[in-house]
Amino acid sequence: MTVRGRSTRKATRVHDGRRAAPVQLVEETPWRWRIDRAGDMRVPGIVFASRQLLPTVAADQSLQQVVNVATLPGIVRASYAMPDVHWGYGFPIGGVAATDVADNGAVSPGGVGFDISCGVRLLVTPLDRAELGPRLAALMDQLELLIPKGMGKGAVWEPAGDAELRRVLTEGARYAVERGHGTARDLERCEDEGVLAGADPDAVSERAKLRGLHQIGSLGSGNHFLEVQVVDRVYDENVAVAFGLHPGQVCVMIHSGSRGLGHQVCSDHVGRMEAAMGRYGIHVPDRQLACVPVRSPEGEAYLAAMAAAANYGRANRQLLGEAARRAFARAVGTDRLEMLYDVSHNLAKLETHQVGGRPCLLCVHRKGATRALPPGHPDLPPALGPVGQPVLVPGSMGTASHVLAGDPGGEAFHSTCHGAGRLVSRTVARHRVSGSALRRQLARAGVEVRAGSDRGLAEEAPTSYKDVDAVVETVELAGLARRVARLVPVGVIKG
DNA sequence: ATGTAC
Repeated sequence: MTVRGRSTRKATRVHDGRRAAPVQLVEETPWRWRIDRAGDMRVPGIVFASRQLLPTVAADQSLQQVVNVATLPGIVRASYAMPDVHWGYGFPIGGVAATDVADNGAVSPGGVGFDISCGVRLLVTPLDRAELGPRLAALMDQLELLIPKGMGKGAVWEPAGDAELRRVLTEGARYAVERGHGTARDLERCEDEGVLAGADPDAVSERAKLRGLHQIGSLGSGNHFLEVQVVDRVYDENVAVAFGLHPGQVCVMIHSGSRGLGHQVCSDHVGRMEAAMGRYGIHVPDRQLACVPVRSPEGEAYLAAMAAAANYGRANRQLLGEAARRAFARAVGTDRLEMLYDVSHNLAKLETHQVGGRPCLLCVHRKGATRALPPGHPDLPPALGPVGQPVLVPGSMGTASHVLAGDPGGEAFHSTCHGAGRLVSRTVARHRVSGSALRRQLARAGVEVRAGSDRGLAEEAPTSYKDVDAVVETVELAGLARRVARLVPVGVIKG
């Protein structure tokens, strides 16, 4: 008997847990919708989206997933969805959910996703587009040469063995810098200064470590990319100046994650939690929401392994940024690429937030959602304190990307969107769009594309994504973050 | 996202 074509989703559809309530949306404002508590929901759902961006319940299960997440043990305030929300594993991508650690709050790998600590890094150059001139093609050639991309192996740097890999897992980007790959200033501009605390390499399986040994400093595939971009528009002059951004400036955006290692960590711990969940009396409406209390052996083990994978992802982006500097040095004669910021959009973090007027330790799941600290937050480096955290929002291939800043309003535990948000599945996109035609179209538009596969290109066609400009406009209207600058690509490296 | 199933 063949099992070809049997998707994971189908395999997990039948489940005997909590019953999901149907999705009933109440329009609160033109950019905010509420799903009232019903059935086993412990909190309401809040969806930040314009009518245009709202997923259709018929075509996309993400709003049902918002409802399902609202049943998680210990969840507080609301199950949130950002304007780029779409269907994911268990949780929607573009989902934010926080659980109260002291109230048996749960942690769920599905609330982080398979690509643990996937995120974005933006480096700014001293060059304007005009100064780069015709050297762009040579620069893209160097970037293609120095940046491993696509599925499987290939790395900028390999650890000497298990002992050194363990240091990557515990010390992240800081270890990369200690080994000479970058500067102290780079770390200052990383979320958590490049190191997520609480990592334990022993919570990471041998198999996961084996997969990670040869991928540090690699892009991967899918929506991951390295782009040479130009600042196309500034929305907030004061914040743009503080961020070191001005119109016409050349920047480098890197979008990558924890590769095979993070994927394996997620798989390992989902399996372990599925087996353990019953012992804690936890029932969920979808098996993909497997979770255990944060304060349980399985919960602590997941968070320790997740932090290790996050550190791997941070080291990965640090090495990719260094490779970009080398490419600029060779092709353009400067390696002065200064970090604006590096931030994850797939992570669960223990953070203290005000809940019901009291400070409360929460496990904040951000899956396809970016942390967005407001001005004055103590975790910001001094230079960014007055303006807030840079939020990096990559658009779909060939379209704009955005830089935002955290807003004091930000009600979703200081979180915002993470990208354009997929509209059409990879499979459907593949049948709709020709990769080679897309390649020609981008070339005609003046974008230098260095892509690994036509199939990958087809899957990432911008017509398969929402309009990122509309997504960030909604984010701003909803008071989640403020727009600072819009960047457009002139060169794309993709798996 | 991912040695696109082990």
